[in-house]
Amino acid sequence: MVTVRFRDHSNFTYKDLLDLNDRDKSYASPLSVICHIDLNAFFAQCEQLRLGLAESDPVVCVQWNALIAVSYAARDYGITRMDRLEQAKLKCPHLIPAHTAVFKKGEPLWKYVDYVPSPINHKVSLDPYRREGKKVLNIFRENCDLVEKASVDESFMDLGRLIFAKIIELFPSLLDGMKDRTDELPKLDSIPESIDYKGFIINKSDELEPEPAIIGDSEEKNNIEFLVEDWDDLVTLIGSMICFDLRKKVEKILGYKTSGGIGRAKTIAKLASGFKKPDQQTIIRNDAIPNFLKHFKLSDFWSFGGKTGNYISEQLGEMSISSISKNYKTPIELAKLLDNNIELANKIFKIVRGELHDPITEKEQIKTMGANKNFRGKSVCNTNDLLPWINVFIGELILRIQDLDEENNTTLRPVKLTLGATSTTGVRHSKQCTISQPPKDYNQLRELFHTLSRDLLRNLEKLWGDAPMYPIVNASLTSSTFVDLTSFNTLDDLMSTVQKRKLDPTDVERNIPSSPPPLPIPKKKKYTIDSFLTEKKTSSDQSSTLNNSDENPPLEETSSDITDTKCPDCDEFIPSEEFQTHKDFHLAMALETKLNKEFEESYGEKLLKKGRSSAKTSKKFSKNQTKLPF
DNA sequence: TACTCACAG
DNA sequence: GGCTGTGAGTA
Repeated sequence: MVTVRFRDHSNFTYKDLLDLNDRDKSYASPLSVICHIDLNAFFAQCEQLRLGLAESDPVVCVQWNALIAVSYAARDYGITRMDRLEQAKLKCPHLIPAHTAVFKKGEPLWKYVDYVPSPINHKVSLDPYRREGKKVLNIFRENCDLVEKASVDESFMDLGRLIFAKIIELFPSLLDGMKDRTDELPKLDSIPESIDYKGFIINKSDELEPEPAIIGDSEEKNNIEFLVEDWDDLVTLIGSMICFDLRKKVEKILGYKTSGGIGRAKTIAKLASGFKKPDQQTIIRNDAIPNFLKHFKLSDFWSFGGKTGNYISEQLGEMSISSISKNYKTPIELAKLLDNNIELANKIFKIVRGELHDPITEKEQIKTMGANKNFRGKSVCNTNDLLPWINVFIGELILRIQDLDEENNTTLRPVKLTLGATSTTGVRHSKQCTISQPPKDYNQLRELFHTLSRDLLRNLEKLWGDAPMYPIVNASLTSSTFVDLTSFNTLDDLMSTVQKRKLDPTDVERNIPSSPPPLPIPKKKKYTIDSFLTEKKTSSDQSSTLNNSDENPPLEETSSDITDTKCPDCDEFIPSEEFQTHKDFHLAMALETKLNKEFEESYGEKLLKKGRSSAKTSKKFSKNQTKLPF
């Protein structure tokens, strides 16, 4: 399958090879190999595995009546993401629609519900998919020292060090012959039989018709020979083996099917991974890049899908990739047609030649974390309608911050909080404030978010002036500028480092929780079924509001007598004597959700005998200094 | 710093 | 289409 027929003189030097072993240089080496791995119909796969279904079951992931992911089994019935649920059911009567997890209005925790949720009093939670995506990412990080998460379901990897290690293992004496780094790499007569490519090769002059996807078609190669004429072919070949290995690890440990792309640059790898789906990978040899690219449009490249892409094709006229690279010999020629935007011209010039060699960068730190919801009709037409949703937002943010901490073993806290809303008239405003002393304690943070967001809301409402703000069609709460409190022991530490700016005195005052109220939802504690039952029994026995609140929290109707206390979790006004009972209800809810989650997780693990639990990658990534094999 | 826009998946 | 995220641009 692999034919070795080396040129007399290699186009590459020892330096090119050695650079692969350097995280900062490998992407720029002419021998660099990047792979891109994409989880196919990810949300649908998550639901399929969560529900213990087979790959052949026609699962779709549903949000209200829309399909947000269609499994490949469902695609066989002609179902696409454009279909509404009803249309999809007509196409496939035994369709399995799985709705996303949801937050109920006023509640701070998401869960999977056993009824069809309505957008009027629910908010979709994509948290389960983020968590699964993170597990996949961790597998990549454990096996590759340079991973760039491109989105929840796709990553780029720089395979330089892995390939370098493999080459040294195969040819231990390779570097002995080196006198100077600029020396030409030696000729190879043969390579060990154990080395064989994985995936579909794109060659110099193939007809490239991606064959239709076949479920269960896991044949991972087209039966053609891989011609190794120089070192770039060999590194690509080894890259395909590594990419395959990474993908199979994900499948074995977590159960997810992926597609992969292997190529010299990110743009090439990305287009390659989309070429054959699902559960396939595509190899782009360097000499095949022009042939591969001619089947794409400029708008197929990342960042050219929208307005800039339109602008470019307006200026240049609709043109294929190959004709752009043929017609314009220099970036200057291109820039002339692009309002002298030389930067853009340069980028296009490189992209059409497959020569845009951007580095793989680890997204060091989260920048923003937001929660938002679109409202239908006039379901939110005053402050009281909005408050329960803000509580949902807060609950969601706190949960995610908690996850973030557990995941990275850090204490990341946002220093900014932004509340935004769009009114029916299409006018959008937002208001943000600074959190000068973000507490480590989640309950205190929750309380702080409550006070701050209410302040923000008051200020936000003013921004509309005389124009009516309500009803609104969207609201969002975003936290940003995360700082790691782990290293700060005192407030002074934090203040001196984070807040060099002058502080608004009212800000400072606001940010100290007036009286940190002990919230009933406890933090990390092991719950037993017994304690769960006891808690729940107590609350249901005593609380008359429990049954009401379960499906339809009587939020607005509740009287707001001054003697009543507003529950910070759901904004209901609760008579003081009932307050503790009411709190217990929330506690029970929290426990129930937690238990559901734990059950689901361990159940899922059992389903996949190979042990999904091993993805609980406790191994910590030391931020920027991964140990290299050499 | 506060806010908007464009883009992606 | 609904939802979440990032980065650039603008006063």
